[in-house]
Amino acid sequence: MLVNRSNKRKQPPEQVSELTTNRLSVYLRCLNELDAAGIQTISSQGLATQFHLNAAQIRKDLAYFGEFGVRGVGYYVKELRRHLRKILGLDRRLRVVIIGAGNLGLALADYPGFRQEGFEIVGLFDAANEKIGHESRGGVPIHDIKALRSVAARERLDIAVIAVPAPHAQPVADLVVAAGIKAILNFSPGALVIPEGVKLKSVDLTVSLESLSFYLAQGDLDA
Amino acid sequence: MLVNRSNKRKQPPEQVSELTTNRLSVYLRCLNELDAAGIQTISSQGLATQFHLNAAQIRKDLAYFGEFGVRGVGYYVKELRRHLRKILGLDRRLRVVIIGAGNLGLALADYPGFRQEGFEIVGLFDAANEKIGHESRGGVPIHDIKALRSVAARERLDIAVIAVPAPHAQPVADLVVAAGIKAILNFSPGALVIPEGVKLKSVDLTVSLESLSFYLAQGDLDA
DNA sequence: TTTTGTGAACTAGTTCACAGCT
DNA sequence: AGCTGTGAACTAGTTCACAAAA
Repeated sequence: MLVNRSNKRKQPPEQVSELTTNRLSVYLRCLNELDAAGIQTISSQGLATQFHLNAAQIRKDLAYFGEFGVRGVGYYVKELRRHLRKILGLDRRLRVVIIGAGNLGLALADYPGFRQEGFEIVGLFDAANEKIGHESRGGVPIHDIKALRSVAARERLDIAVIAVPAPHAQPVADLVVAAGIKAILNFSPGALVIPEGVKLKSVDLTVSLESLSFYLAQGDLDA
Repeated sequence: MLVNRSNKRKQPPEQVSELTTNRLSVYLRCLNELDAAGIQTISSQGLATQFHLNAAQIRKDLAYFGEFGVRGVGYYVKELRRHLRKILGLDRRLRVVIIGAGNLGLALADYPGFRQEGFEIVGLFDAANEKIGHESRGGVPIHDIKALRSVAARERLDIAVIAVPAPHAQPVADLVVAAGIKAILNFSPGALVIPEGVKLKSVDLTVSLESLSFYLAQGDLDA
């Protein structure tokens, strides 16, 4: 490393893999724990053994964004934590809407992990008249899905979580895209078609369970 | 392929990647749709274009388990569907328990996608006295977590879904393992330590959201 | 001495391209 | 002619191993 001086972000990372960004989030969580425990400095090896990660990978992932470490010492916990929050875009409050006020949508709206990490659940959106105007147990208001566009025009909405039944997922995704939201976390089964420039991440519960089922089925063969 | 005659499963797949098993589940869903639509036969290319997949990959994934296709024709939808259900271990009803009767656990217990795909939600387990004895809206009974072991001894439990707050996740996982359950779907944030021979799959909502946040943060740099 | 940052080596996963079957 | 099954080529991701820094 010659050009890039320490602690400066490198040139815009042309294409960071999803696996890497997921790990960055994991590292941040580890650092939060260490910080809470009053640990001031940690080596990649220390992180690796404590949290079951690979030291070389940690170093490579971090080095990609700058020189955050000190040779012979490791990383300063608070400092690295700050860097990671910046890299992950968590230095501002991200505004999240949840589409679908069914069981899952309501549960996600009140999920404590989100607020904790600095996400702001702005509102729930649903098409069912009997739900509109009410709110989740935790107090997140339920709006008419038809209002999504105007809400998005009025206030910044960063991420949409889609938690509607499968047949509605694609039309809802289209609404979300039309509202100008650039990131989607999808819990509906099946693939969504999304234009370039919008980031989609899917959590497919059926696929997860069936993958476990495969493992069980294979295990039984050998037994 | 010389030794292995058509439609026979090949020798026990020594180590199938998770990516592959996830895709098998996706293929199954596609075939369900095609079958429901009355389609009798489909080529890998047809599947690929219709569901945004890669034809070569579909063929390779499937060929790993047997010769299910017919050259010049493609795959018979019903037949391949049956094969995939068998491979994924869905030819028997899998019995699932959910640990944690909070918002998320209750939502998962009533999630229609699971029952639909042949999973049986046997029960919810929680430590809170005021919840024990009640049931989810959909009628899944809530038991004392202390009863997990005896229930597991009495009846077969295939998969445990962990949906408890982070600090309880590891102790709960230990209970699940002690009860002899061999597959875990974990929704709690953070890593779980699990012995060899137990399959763990994690869905980390915070990581998912933060990964989206990263994308947004990067996008803003270029804009 | 300790530990980073990183090229090189390795491993895993995907896609190509085509022989061979129907 | 059409499409599978599969080696070969390629691409992505991980781990090693070590020079350079503190």
